[in-house]
Amino acid sequence: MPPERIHITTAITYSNGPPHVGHAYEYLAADSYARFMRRKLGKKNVTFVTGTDEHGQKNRDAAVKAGLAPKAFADQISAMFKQAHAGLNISYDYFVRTTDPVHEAFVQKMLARSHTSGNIRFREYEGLYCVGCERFYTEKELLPGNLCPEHNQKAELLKESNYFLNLEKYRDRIRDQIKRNRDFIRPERYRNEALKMLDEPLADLCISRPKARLDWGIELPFDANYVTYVWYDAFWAYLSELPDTSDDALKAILPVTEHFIGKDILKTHAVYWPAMLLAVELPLYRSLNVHGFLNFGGARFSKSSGNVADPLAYEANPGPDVLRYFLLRDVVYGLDGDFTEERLIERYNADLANDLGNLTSRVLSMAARYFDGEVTAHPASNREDAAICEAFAGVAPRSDAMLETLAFNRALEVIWQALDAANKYIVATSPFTLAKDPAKLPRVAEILANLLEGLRVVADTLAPFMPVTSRKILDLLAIGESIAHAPFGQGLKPGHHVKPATPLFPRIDAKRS
RNA sequence: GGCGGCGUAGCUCAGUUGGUCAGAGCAUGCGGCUCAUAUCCGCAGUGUCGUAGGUUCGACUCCUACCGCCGCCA
Repeated sequence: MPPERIHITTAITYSNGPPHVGHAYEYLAADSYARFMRRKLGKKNVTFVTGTDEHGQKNRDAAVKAGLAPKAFADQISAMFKQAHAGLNISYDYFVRTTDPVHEAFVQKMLARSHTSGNIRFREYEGLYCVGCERFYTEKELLPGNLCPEHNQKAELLKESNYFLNLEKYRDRIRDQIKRNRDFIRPERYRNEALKMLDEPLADLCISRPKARLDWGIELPFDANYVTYVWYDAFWAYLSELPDTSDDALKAILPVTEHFIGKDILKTHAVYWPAMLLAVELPLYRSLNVHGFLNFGGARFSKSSGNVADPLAYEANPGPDVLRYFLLRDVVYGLDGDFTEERLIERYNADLANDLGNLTSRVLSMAARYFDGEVTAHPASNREDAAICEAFAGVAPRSDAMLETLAFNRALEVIWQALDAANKYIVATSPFTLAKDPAKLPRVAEILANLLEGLRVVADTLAPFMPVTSRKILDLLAIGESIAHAPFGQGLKPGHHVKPATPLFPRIDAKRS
């Protein structure tokens, strides 16, 4: 039973470089889900947060490398991501930067709360420290001879005092939550992995960094010599800039919060984040929706090999919604996917140009040619029409059911099955043949009424996945918001006028590359 | 090293609790239609369902071992 209200988040991007298709994938999945939920629960009942994670060692290092102050560098990166969100039509409500004063104040509030409730301990710590990495390693992580795997230089024994969050205290509660609730972490493979992480006792989580070592972070409210660890900082971005961050509001929003994250940050979200919440006596989130990685032509993406595509380029050409369609249709949520331009173009031609675009075109053309664009009949239900009416009527509920379980690909498949049924229906009823006999025009009108009404339902169901295209089709059908969501058969009425066809997705010549 | 996942037509993958499950889409070939973006419809395939055993009247579906790829934890 879905809640009446929902809060959706993407990971708060920690990046020292520009956005690529891998980032875009997460935004697009979360965005489609958010749009879907808005349609279902109403705009007011959905909030959607994204943003950039700007503190920490790596960001500071990248800034130094770029010859900029950390904040100036963060401004640059953050602006790039914000621009990417806009270009990809990501419908977020809040874009949180972890350097925003509101966020910083919120984090300090939570730190203070954990501290006063006795869940944060200060103690001396001795470990093997790599000066190059500026971080501690466990012996197991190091190469023989205590060599750092990154720098191949010897890690030194270093003594440092830090603040620690007791994770072990919460291990049982977190594990119980995962066990009790099948949807807490999904898909199931990640749920299993998370459970395994909680089988063994957990070491304390270090949540501070001495300013002497790293000063690019949020100062601990109870010790001015320290800043907080970047992860502790970042999680709170999911909540920090909501309009109401009172305890009551947080207690209401967390149980309806759905996080979209990549599999690389499963542990932090399945173990650390719940412990952080429990340490301030807040409830846990509703579910963690874990997606896989995107490969590029079979190879893992890497900045150095230059196979990281710029997602915004695809919005310009082949056009808006195409990257969204491809990623959501071709990748199974939770599994790794493969991105290549060849596959993108294959999908574009086969699904968007041939199926969706051409069907829209042929239906609108007939409507224009035979009836001047006027709908002159109600959707009919002759024996011949029963199957198609059923197909159209079933699109939305069947697609929605798939989306509930994050099966974006299956949801789109359902829509395309309806397109397929429509093409078969046209051949079976041959309105273009009937139209040659004036006596049969009333029947042609019925057929077209069914098809136009079907297109409307398809366009509406498609809206979360392809918002721009959906709007374009609805515009061609001259459909306003008010009747866009009506069930099949209750939208277009006789007397309604639709517009002439225009190609939505011109075919791409395969030879061009 | 421990645990887990995957290996099904050229490609991407579906295959619920073992018995029309050997399938879909794309790509390919042939035929048809003409409203439509050389689009649409129909037909045609190819597969030792990773390998070798086992359980069963019967296994892609369960068990064992092995091979290959991957992930998580060590």
